[in-house]
Parts: sequence; C-alpha cells; structure tokens
Amino acid sequence: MSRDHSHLFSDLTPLQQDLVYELRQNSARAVMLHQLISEKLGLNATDHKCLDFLNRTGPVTAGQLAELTGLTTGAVTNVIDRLEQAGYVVRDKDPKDRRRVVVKPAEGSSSRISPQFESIMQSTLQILSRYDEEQTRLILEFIRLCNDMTLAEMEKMKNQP
Amino acid sequence: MSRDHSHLFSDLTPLQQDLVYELRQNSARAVMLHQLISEKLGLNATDHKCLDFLNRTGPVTAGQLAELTGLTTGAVTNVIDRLEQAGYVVRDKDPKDRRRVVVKPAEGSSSRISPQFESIMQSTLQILSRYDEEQTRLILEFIRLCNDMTLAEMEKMKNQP
DNA sequence: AAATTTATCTTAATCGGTTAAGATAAATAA
DNA sequence: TTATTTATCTTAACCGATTAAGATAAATTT
Repeated sequence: MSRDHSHLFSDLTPLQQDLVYELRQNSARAVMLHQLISEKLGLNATDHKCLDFLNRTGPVTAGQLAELTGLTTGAVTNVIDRLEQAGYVVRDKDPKDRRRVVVKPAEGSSSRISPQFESIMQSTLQILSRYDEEQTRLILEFIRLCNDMTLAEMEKMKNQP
Repeated sequence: MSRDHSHLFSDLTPLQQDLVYELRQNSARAVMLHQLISEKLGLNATDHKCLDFLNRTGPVTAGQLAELTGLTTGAVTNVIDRLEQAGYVVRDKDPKDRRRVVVKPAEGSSSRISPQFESIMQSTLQILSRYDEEQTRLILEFIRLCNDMTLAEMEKMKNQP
C-alpha cells in the first residue's frame, strides 16, 4: 500500500510527506473523476467543463468562454460545435456586434447534468460535517496557502528564462 | 475576486462552500503548475510525469510504466521514443523475456530535473512549518477522506450503466 | 516438438488540443 | 466617406493521446 514518496522532500517529517503525497493524489483523482463524470454524460472532459461554466454563468460569447476555461478560441469553436450538435447549447449572433457568437445553454441543459453529482454532493456533505467551524477554517486556510503558493511559483517560473 | 460557487452546493455553509471552491482550485492549479515545470524542462507533461516515475522507481518495463501512469501502452511507446531521443532514458531488451522493453533513466537524468523544484520545495516547507503535528494530522485526515471518497465514487460510477 | 494461446510492445487510424493564418465585422484615421 | 487597423470567430496544419489491430516472444496444450 505505502510507497516511497520521500523523493526530494527529505526535509519533511514522515507525516508531512504523507500529506504532500495525499495532496498530489487528490489532484490526480479529481482529474480522473471529472473525466469519468464527463464520459457518463457522453461528453469529453473539455466540453463538460465548458458546459458547466455556461450553466453557471448563463450566456457568454465564445471569446469569454475561452478566457474562462483557459482554452484557445480555436478549441472553443470546436467545443461549441460539439455541444450544439449534442443539443446542450445554442449558438447565436450578437445583434449588437455581429462578430460575436453568443453561446447559451439549451433548455433543460442543466437538469440533464446535475443528477450525476447527487452522490458526490452527499458524500462531500458527509465529510464536511465531521469538522466544526474552527477545524474547517484551519483546513480552508491551509488549502488557500497552498493555492497562493502555487500561483506565486507559477508567476516566478514565467518570469525566468 | 469572489465568484458564485454556490452551484449545487447550497446545503453547505458559506465557509464549506469556500473550502470546496479552494479544493477545486487546488486541483486545477496543480495541473497547470505541472504543465509549466514540464515546459521549462523542454518536455510535455506526460513525458515529464513518466520520467518522474522512472527516477523514483528505477528501471521498469514499458508495460509497468503504462500501469503506473495510467497511460495506454501505445502512448508509452511514444513517450519512451521521445525521452530516449532527448537523452533522458535508455531502452533495453530484457534478456530473460525478449518481449519486454526495460526503460531506465539515463546517467544524470535525475539531476537535470531536480533544480526546477528547489523553490517549490522551500515554499512547501514554509507552509507546512506553520502547523503543529496535531493540525497536520487533521489536514492529512481530511485530504485522505476526500481521496477515499473520490475513489469510492469513481468505483460506484463504473458499476453503473 | 508443433500448434495454439497468451503476453508484451509497436503501429495505424482517429480524436481533440494548440498555433497561426484567414474571414468578417467594428472602430479608428485620413 | 473611404481606408486602415483592431477584434472576434473559424479554419487548417500539426502534435500527442486513445483504441484497436499487428508483430514478436513466451507459455501452454496436444
């Protein structure tokens, strides 16, 4: 069950190493789970991600969707093609600016998707209910620190050759 | 700065919703950071991931590498082609079983890579040092619960039409 | 031992993403 | 107002992952 995850992190206590390992695992599994849910919906992960944004934000232009998701506009064009094909979204020309393509969720799109999340929501709720407010706050702060750190490190890397 | 992440999770307290949001962010950023590091090394993310495994485990067969990384054997063949080309690994036939291809890190492969992680290691250490053992244990347990949950949910989904 | 089955890796076809060039519409300048 | 520049989306060429079929070696059966 246990593996050697000492790798480079030998300054950490075993407990800390375990934590680092689980955090990695967490990211990897999140990606896999998302992938799986998408498959269940008959979509690829990217299309699903875009549809998810769309259902949250309501109608956006193709360009905005690209920015929201971090995809290229070229990729987004194909995403919209496929989602439109599958009946999840509708494409419209913006009458105010006819260069723009406005994408909006098709009728009932959201309700076709949410059932897949019921169980996960329940399980999440169950885990979270084990912690009181102070503990939750502690965990939240930790994850935030990690996220801030990651962002900072990415910036640092970009500003290096 | 803040966005609407209530989406489906309306049974959660605002604090809990924030936590769920940060956890998602965490996964997304981890993927992006990994991507960035790989680019710095002149590799794509997949090749880097494989090389990382290889440097930790030592020589493995192509099939084992596929299993370790969750890639298909077809993808692994290409990964090895590129890593060999770039001088990071060496390909050998297993003399005991000549169907098998044994892949091992090339001389000095590990040391060509680790410098990119120095800063991240430092920052990680700094975050972790803010927490005492009990707190660390709490966080670790939480992440483990999440990981177990994710795994269980994935199993559940697979066993459904 | 020869024939069949199984295991391992590679190859080929397809799919989806990126980058960069192209088409069309709006904004700006002459 | 016409010409140029800028903005937005689409298209085309390329790259890497997946799936499935193919090649080769080992194991098993007869």
